[in-house]
Amino acid sequence: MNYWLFKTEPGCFSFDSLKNRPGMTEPWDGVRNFQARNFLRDSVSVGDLVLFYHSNIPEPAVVGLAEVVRAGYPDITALNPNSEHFDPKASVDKPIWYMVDVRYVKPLPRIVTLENIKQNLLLGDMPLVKRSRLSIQPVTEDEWHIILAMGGTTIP
DNA sequence: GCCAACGTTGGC
DNA sequence: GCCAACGTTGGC
Repeated sequence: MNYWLFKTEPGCFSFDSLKNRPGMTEPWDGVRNFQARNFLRDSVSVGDLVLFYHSNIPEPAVVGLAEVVRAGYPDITALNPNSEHFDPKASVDKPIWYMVDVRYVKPLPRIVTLENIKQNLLLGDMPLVKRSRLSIQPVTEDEWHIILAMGGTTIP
């Protein structure tokens, strides 16, 4: 069982829009970064839990929890010339890019802002704090529990 | 909208 | 394989 932080821009796909979907892929198709791809392809597993993070807004924050329901599989948007995520180097045999499916779990009673996270010395090793632009990040078990507590809950 | 960080590309 | 140029991300 692993913990992750997935970033999305609410303008692209918000946590609220996840609510009524049994499974979905939209926020994280189009991941075109090799480090994030490696996590999606090799490490993200069914049952893993996800911190859903909204970026590129006035108050970036972890807003809710999600669960992985399908492990990495080829991101077919890379094969579609009409997709903005088209990659001419990708093929059916060598898809290059991967995505996963997640389901809605619950919102945090209180959102945990990037500022909150930066102020907590116990969270100083998170890629988020180190100004990484990585969109799929591993989260340690300690970090997971701390952020849930900051968000006003203890269990997913 | 600016711009720093940083990943990717491509010429050599 | 180096590294400058370029593009993208994302906080502010």
